[in-house]
Amino acid sequence: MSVLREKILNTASVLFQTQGINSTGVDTIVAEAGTTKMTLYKYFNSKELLILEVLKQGHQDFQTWLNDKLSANSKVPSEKLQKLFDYIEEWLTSPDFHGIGFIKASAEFPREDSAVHQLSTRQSLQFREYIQHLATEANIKDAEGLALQLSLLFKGAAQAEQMQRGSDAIKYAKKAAKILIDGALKN
Amino acid sequence: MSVLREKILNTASVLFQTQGINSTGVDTIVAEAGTTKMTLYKYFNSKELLILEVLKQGHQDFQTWLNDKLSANSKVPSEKLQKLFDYIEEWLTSPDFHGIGFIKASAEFPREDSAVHQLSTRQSLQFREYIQHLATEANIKDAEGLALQLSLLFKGAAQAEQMQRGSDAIKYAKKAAKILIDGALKN
DNA sequence: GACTGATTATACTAATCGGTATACTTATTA
DNA sequence: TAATAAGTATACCGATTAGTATAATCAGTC
Repeated sequence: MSVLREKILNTASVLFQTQGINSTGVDTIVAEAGTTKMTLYKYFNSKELLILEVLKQGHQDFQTWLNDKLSANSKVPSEKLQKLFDYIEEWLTSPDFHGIGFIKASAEFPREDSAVHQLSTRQSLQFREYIQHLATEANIKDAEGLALQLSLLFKGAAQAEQMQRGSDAIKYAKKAAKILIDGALKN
Repeated sequence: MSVLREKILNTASVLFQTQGINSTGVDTIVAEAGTTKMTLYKYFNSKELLILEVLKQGHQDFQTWLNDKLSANSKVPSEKLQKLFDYIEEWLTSPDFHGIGFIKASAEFPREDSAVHQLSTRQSLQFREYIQHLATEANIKDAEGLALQLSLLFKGAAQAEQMQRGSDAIKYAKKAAKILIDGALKN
């Protein structure tokens, strides 16, 4: 893949998160990326397609990073579940964290017929299903329910961190997650 | 207060939630409200001030509604805490619910020096402090921690409902809240 | 009936937006 | 050296944006 395409993608990702998607113009992106609009529109046919690509890459980066971490450092399935929020904390508090894409995108594109909104919803669901998969492997009875609850805590923590960086939200999200997971493992 | 001013305020509130704040132009608001830009700018000196007023009214509406419900239907302090998510569910699932303002506003105005972002953060904090007040009155030891956790669940549920109306998120948020509250009441 | 204040109607500005057209400059390669 | 492809530079388009100026219209009140 072209190095310029990636440069544009990364630049847009940062700008979207720090300034907002709708508030970031195409001219700003190309200026920051050190290229021109002609090149941007060669790789992305429209701003909407660029947004979709940014979302896809961001979500995939997060999912593979998380999955790699969990797979490398856990032996039994239940361990993955218990360490889940440790890595979520690591991700949310990392200095180059700029927010969870699909959370902000769904706020900026509330209309359900919007392609951006639809992709956001799909990614949110996909993340929940990943947690549900972990819960199922850990032999948890109501895996769907626990996954939904952990997903809520994750969204809440990400939202809190997005509002105010360095808040205690993640710490308490971890504690709450531990209570819910331990309770579910006993049944 | 002028009836026209309120009409503009309510119209803007609905449009902001359904179409997004930045995506809603002033012309659209006045057309939908059945008035003109001259009148709008007579009551609100700028679009930013209108946004701030919409946020203020929305937050106050929610806070007073919730507080009234809790005060009217609870006898002992701990009962308020236990019924909290019942009313949150009622609010989130009501047909004229259009999202929690400060959650979406903070996503559309991510810059910390933005007045809208700052107000959103303040309102989020204020809501958390309200829950903390309930927890303190119920003699809960780590009232701050519980309030933060319940606040996370609330944000997560609101965010989920905003992504996809009629999701099961609130049901499971209630269950999670009950577990956390019951656990905190025992200590 | 004349005055007053609130509201409307309409036209306008200056800036910004996403997107395109055209011409020029590189670097690679055959 | 000629040809091809990638990228740059720049100017432009039509639409939309927030906000303003001006004149007309309406209601009620003295």
